[in-house]
Amino acid sequence: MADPSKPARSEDNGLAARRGKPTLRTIAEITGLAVTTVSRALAEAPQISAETRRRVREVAIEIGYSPDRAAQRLKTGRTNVIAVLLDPHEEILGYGTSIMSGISKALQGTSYHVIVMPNFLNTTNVEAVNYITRNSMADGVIFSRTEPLDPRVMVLSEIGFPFVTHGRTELSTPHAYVDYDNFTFAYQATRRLIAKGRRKPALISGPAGFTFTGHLQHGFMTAVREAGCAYEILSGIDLDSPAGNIRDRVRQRYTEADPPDSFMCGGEVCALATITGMSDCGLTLGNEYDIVAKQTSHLLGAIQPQVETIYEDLTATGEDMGRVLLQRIGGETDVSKLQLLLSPQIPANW
Amino acid sequence: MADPSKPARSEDNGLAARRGKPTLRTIAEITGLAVTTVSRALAEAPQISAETRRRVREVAIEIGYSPDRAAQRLKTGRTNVIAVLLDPHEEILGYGTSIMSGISKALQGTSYHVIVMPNFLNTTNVEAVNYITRNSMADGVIFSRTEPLDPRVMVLSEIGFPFVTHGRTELSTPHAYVDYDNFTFAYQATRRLIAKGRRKPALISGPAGFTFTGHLQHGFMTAVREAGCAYEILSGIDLDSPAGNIRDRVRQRYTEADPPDSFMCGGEVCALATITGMSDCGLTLGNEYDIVAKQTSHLLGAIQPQVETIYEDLTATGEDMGRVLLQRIGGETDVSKLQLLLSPQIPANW
DNA sequence: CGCAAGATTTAAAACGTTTTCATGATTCGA
DNA sequence: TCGAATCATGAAAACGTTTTAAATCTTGCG
Repeated sequence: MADPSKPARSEDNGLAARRGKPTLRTIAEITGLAVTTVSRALAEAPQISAETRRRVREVAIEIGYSPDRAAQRLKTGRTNVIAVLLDPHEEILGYGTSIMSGISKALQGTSYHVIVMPNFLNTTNVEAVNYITRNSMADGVIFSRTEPLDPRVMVLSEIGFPFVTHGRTELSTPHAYVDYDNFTFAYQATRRLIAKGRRKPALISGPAGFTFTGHLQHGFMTAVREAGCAYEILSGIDLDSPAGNIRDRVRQRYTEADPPDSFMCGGEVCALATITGMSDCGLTLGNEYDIVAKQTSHLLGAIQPQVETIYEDLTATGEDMGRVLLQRIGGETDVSKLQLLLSPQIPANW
Repeated sequence: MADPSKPARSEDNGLAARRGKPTLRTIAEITGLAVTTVSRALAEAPQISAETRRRVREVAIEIGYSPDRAAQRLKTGRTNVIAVLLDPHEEILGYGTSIMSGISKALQGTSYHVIVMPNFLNTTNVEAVNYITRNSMADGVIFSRTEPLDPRVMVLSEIGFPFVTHGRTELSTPHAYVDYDNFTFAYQATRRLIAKGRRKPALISGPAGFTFTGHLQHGFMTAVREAGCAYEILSGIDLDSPAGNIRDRVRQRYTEADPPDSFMCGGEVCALATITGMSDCGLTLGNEYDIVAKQTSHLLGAIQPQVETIYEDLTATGEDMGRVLLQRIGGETDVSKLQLLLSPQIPANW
């Protein structure tokens, strides 16, 4: 109980403390229990009698108690925070939105929060993970744009810090990931172009250095080799290129000899830019040429419904990543449970 | 470095503590100073001798010390965190990206971090700010989609919690904001349509309920009234509508009597959807109709350069919001320093 | 009735800071 | 030379929680 023995200074011992935010002590005073007991009761420890647990819970709700995260964090070393490394490139057309939305969904109802560490300024991406681990800013990390020998993965694996990547690596140490099967996507998309009678598909691929870029190219090449047709991987541009550059490059390509007659675009903006470049040359989609693209939002369908697409559900991806990371943090070590390869949904009428 | 002196149990008194993360005590032990002094020295307190400060700083860097944010937070009550409330609507075409990028820039070099509270699931937006303030998750909040009588603003003003809005309110209590002058934007954009000889501009406006929607409409109306021409505010759709809906609505409108001959679009996706709807009807931009739009990325220019635009620099907006919030947190109460109205850059050739 | 074995509860230490208050050195003016 | 003022440092408490170890209260059993 409070301590009325010192009447002199402001009696900030017992009840006066009840002015500010309610704390464990507030509940302890109200119920007449010890702080320890209250803490245990709220943690649903089995050693605390059911009756006491009930009463404590009741009072906690009554006075609107919520634990001080800073104190919990200090004591336990756990932050209850998930950090998402976001790259500026990932945002155009709401990549980030979808991913974040999915992660939020997975974390709902848990005590975890998302914190976004934008790589918007600064530094290599490995510095960001170092920063997070060194300052213990989070209990786990999520990031994408994974490279075959991704330094972030190496660092985090090394120290055993929980993480999930969007995309795979080629490292021998297995780790948690969620990936979209870009090989199958590219393979099927390219086959579709060929099935429509096109004889020289062009690939607008991912930026060099990322694992998924390799998968895209592999799928594309497999399809064209199978069909034995001509092909081209458009040089000088990639999915990260500004739309204007893609447009210019496509237009320019058509002034040269032996241009492609169809395009496999890894993204929606890329598809739009390609269409624009082509119509600059007086060519119309579905007529002189075709496009198949990956679709991650609903923009393309509304603007250019003639473009055929295969959908990648990034919100689901985010949700999977959140769920997997939670498992990993929870101590799951069985990698088979921590590795997800999502299959492209091929349209039924193909 | 480690300490091989105690092979038995870990005598976690002195040096053994040096195993884990370096702390103030680690530095204190190395330098022979008291923890208090080290803390003060790192805070550059003037009462600590320059020489001591130097030495402490040196050791701190040497051993890679960085303060435990949880402990600081617990002690001081300050979180060193800025919360950004993000709405899913705000993301298409990277609204969030730009804003976040700007905020990051403003916070760079400070001890502040950004945490994104997605409203992706749940609840009214006022619950999100309640959650943040109740759990003291941040020292300040940033949000947009401001309403004339925004409940978030009322709640936060009430309790004196620092915040900055993107957009103004019509509340009598002044508060920090950064806003784009949407009245002027809409006024000039509409005048431009009229100057090009159009006689019935249509406005595709913001969603009902937001302050900026009113500003857009006011600017639009002012321009058409001045010119004494016909006008229309397209019903049934707004800037939040899916692109497909906008497209459909525009096309449908053209099957009816007395259609508009030009459009004032508050966003890029909206402009693209409008163009698509119009070409569905066989009409081409710059020929049978014109569009003026607000531009916040570089997509539109690459895809449809014929659309005339006025630019809104969202990265700069984010940076301003970050800076203003920092001032507000720092105790600035002079609202004139906390309120920014950004002027649209009207193209020189208009 | 007495005591061991559970069943509950509690006291106290600890996490790493910051801060209040005090203390030991210097220096200074007279 | 003696306090007084200034300067530089330290000891200890506190923030709100979790956790270790111990204390207290019930029971059940002989």
